[in-house]
Amino acid sequence: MSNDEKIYQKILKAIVEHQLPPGARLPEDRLSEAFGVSRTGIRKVLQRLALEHFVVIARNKGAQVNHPSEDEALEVLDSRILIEPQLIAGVQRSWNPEQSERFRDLVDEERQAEQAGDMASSIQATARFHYELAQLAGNNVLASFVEQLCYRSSLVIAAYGTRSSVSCDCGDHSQLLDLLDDGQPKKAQAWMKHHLQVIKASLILESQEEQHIDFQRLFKD
Amino acid sequence: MSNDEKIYQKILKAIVEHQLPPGARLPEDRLSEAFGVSRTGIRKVLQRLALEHFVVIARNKGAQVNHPSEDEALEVLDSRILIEPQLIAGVQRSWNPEQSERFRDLVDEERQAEQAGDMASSIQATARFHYELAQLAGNNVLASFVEQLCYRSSLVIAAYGTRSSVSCDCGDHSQLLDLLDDGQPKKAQAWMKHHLQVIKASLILESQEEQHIDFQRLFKD
DNA sequence: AAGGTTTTAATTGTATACAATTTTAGGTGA
DNA sequence: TCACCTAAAATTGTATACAATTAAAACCTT
Repeated sequence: MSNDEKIYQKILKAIVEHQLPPGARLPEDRLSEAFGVSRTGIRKVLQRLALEHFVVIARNKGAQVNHPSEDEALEVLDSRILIEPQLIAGVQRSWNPEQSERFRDLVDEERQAEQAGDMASSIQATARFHYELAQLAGNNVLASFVEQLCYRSSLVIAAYGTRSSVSCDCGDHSQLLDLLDDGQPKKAQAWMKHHLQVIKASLILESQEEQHIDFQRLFKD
Repeated sequence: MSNDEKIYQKILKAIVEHQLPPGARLPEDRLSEAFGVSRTGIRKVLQRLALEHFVVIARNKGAQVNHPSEDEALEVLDSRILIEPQLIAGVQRSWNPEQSERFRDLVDEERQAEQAGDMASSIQATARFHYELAQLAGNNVLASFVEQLCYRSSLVIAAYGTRSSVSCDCGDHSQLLDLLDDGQPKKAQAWMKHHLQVIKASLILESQEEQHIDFQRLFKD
């Protein structure tokens, strides 16, 4: 993996796990120190994050973690509600015992992270579950769009989520696997739609305060 | 509009209208000469185009116009088939005489461009029709995804399209407007799905040869 | 002390310089 | 002539320098 990609992944992770909360500023100097590369490389990463709506760049003012508006938050979830259930049919077609096992493992990961109280890992695992499921449908264009939406959802939850919506109610995911194992795509599709609607409904709409971040320490490893 | 944005628009236009055909190389030097800015600005634009899949950047080898694989071509159209018909319900909700008139104008533009044999303008107008329609549904996240898919479709058509698929069969678009005027969202939705399926079916799968491009001349204005 | 103005510092925007890599061209021997 | 190797040119990757802009601080003035 390229060096840029590593930096991108680390910053994205920090945002999605809201170690870098919505609204946090991302000065190029600090980041270039923290990662040991020049501003050139940092700018490249920041611009990518901006195109993917994880940060917002204002001319001559720099980047800060996007604080999604209420509209944006709802639109992200609505987009998932429109797309993901429709992918289930394709998932069912390529479903087999190995897939089932693979996804059971993912659910276990979620469950462990949740029980350990590690919200960060929990969020990541949940997003990965949805993304890898989307991949199974066989359309890479849609899958990568779903991937982006999953990560944006993590940001939305960081801004508007409740404790329960973070974990996406882990038991739920294994229910979906049961339905796929039983070969019931209609029910699986309905389940997925309902699942996402529950997450959307669990959002509450209030903002939160700023805080200081030690970039050197956050990215020390 | 920022200077970067202008450059981005111009290069994207040239790609979508396949003045820059799939596979064409985009050396940073030539572009920076042509646009009168340093390579820094050009690289920024190229990286954006790469994230949007309009160009492909290979490490130490630079950018070239993406030549979508057959799989990618089909996936782009399938994505639109999955999304765009579902937006019609929302379009119908916000439909009114002013909207109707606005879109009639767009169809006229398409028709004129087509009759003038101006394939470039025709492609642009068609993409705009679909994009602006998507915007009416009121979900900006999905609308901007549809926008990207429309432009990617233009690239797909440049690579695999027939003469007829370029124009997207202009008469068709006014049929959709008629259905919306009559308040028949179900039929309009079915029509949209069929319309996109026709475009997908019209793709033929064969490549095409390279050619020399004079960047100075192409972007002289 | 409050408000506003000027000065200073911090931050981003853009161009350029140099290193690393790839591509092309040229040449040598079989 | 062809393959192969070497040298030159072209191209991209990254860091740095300086200009432009914005944010912060200091300094009056009332």
